[in-house]
Amino acid sequence: MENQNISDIIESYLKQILAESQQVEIRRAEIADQFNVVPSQINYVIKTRFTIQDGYVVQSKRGGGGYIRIEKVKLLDNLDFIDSLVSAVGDHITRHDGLAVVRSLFEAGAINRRETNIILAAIDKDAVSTGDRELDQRVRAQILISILNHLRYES
Amino acid sequence: MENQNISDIIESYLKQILAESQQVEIRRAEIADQFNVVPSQINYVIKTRFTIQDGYVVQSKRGGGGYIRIEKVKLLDNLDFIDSLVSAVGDHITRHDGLAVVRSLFEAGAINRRETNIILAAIDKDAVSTGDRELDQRVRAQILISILNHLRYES
DNA sequence: GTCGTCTTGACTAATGTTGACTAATATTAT
DNA sequence: ATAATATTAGTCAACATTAGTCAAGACGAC
Repeated sequence: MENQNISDIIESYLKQILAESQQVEIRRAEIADQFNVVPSQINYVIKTRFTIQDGYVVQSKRGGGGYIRIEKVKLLDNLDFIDSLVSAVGDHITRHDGLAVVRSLFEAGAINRRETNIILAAIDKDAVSTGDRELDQRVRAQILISILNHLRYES
Repeated sequence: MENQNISDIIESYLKQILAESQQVEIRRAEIADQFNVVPSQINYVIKTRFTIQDGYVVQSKRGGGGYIRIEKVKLLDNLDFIDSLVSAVGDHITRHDGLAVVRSLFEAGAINRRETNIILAAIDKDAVSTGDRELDQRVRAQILISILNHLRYES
């Protein structure tokens, strides 16, 4: 808490705006300047913290009047929600991205807090550890897809 | 008292903070420096003295602004039951026996119907498929133990 | 001396930061 | 219209900054 890195701070700033607004539109250089970082760091923040697994869609335009727009997507409105998560998972997925998928399920109301924690335990690093990094990610994806397919039936 | 080794001293230091706070967040290198030990000794202290059996959950992050956070959790009163299931699972388990473990949890009231089905999806044959039958069973065991450990405390 | 625990450090992994270069779009000059 | 220039954002690789793993050796209780 005391020693947050600058990426976390920028993330918080943007999410604070998104808490009250459906979307946020920035000029990259302006935000970079505001937080005293190089412009490409904004791309890093967006790439690591505003993915589709997190429930965000990002659009941008270059040139004069350029912008980056981050939009929070309403997952519940989407009847293909589970399908979209299945494709987001793919055939292998990192712990970080897996966490984002489970969080999306929770925020969409598809699972409750307890269920969230159980699933996170199931895809935890130690749980899917096989001795082969690549295989770990494949197993994690399989577990998530198995659960997603189950949830498709339930609801 | 006089004969404490450095690991014990570090343990006491952290537990003293935890006596007044729900959690403690440290920078590994900082604590290592403070007690004049190599950083990996902090991992040793945590691994041997802040386990889930002791009622602690540990989270960490690497990179700039990294940290190690130790959280004190409220253990539930089903610990002996969980322990017995953990040893029943062992280091590898078949789908059939895994099913029996999950059923025990359900019948004991530790998990509800929905949670049962999520866990079954997670340890399903397809979910833990690695191409190696023996490894499948090891992964299934790891997943179950990870979940069992999460059922030890309130989250 | 043996066994279990503790200590150490080399190596690994994850995450964050920076800047040079590239690409797209808009604006201005001809 | 077209070309040149300006103004944005994107990519990528090098480097920086943290924590994790593992195995060898030291230490201590018996």
